[in-house]
Amino acid sequence: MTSEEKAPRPLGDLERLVMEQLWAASEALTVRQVHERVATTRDLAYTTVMTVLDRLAKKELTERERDGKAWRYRAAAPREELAVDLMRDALDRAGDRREALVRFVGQVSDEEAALLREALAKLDGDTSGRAG
Amino acid sequence: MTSEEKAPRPLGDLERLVMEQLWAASEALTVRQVHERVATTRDLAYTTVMTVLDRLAKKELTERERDGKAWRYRAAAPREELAVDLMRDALDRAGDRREALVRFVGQVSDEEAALLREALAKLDGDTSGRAG
DNA sequence: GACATCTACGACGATACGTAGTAGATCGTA
DNA sequence: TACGATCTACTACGTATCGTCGTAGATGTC
Repeated sequence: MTSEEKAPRPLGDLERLVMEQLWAASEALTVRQVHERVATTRDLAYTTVMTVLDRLAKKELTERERDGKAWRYRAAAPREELAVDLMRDALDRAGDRREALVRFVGQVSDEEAALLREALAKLDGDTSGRAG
Repeated sequence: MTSEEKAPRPLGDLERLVMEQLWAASEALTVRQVHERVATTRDLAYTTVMTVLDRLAKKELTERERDGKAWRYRAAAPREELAVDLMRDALDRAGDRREALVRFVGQVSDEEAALLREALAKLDGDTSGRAG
């Protein structure tokens, strides 16, 4: 049995839009604040935003703290971390990891290849723990 | 507007199980053949397998060709390609690609890091076209 | 106390997916 | 030729997720 973890469902469109507000904000936002920002693009009811935020919290993609009678939401993890989780998950489901990585590297842009080399270079001398 | 392609939905569990049979097979398989293989693990109706195969074909994850009155299905792309598509998609949705790649590289196992280096090395001297 | 603001909870439609039944074409064979 | 096996096509139903809100009720402000 090859590790059968639960695949992280990709976000729906509205969920993503809401998460983007949180990621873009430097502070935790109230439902109203998120609604205001989202409203510049889409005409949504206040409660719709509230529901989405609530569902995201249940999925532990956001965290919330009380602020008076309102909640303030913040992203539970940076956007890039969520992306990496999805990348890992995809890689884990690939049959041949070597093959997958070769394909991946073969598809990235020159710029991304450079970033990868850079990141790999950083690993040298960096002896912090990594999974084996 | 950052390129808003349709996110490739991850496969459902049964869909994945079926795809695995196709990926594992050297030849295109009939519904019956897939059913036989899957039946060693799960008790499913023949038509269930047929439906799944049909849906996968509509999603263009499988291709089919006539063989007498039956269809033969084969995976439209190798397993690793599907994985890479998902990785690309995840990376594209990351805010800061550099940050995402750094995190990604920081999370892979030593073995995977080695594979990445290897794959990147192959890019040198390989002047085949890549996206910019 | 009247009004604004928030949350909690429920709801409904759409879509994806797991799961399967039935009808009807086709093919081999007694 | 009529029979049974095999296949596809089409339909269907239950559950889960997500987009989208509405209503009820608590609380805070003048």
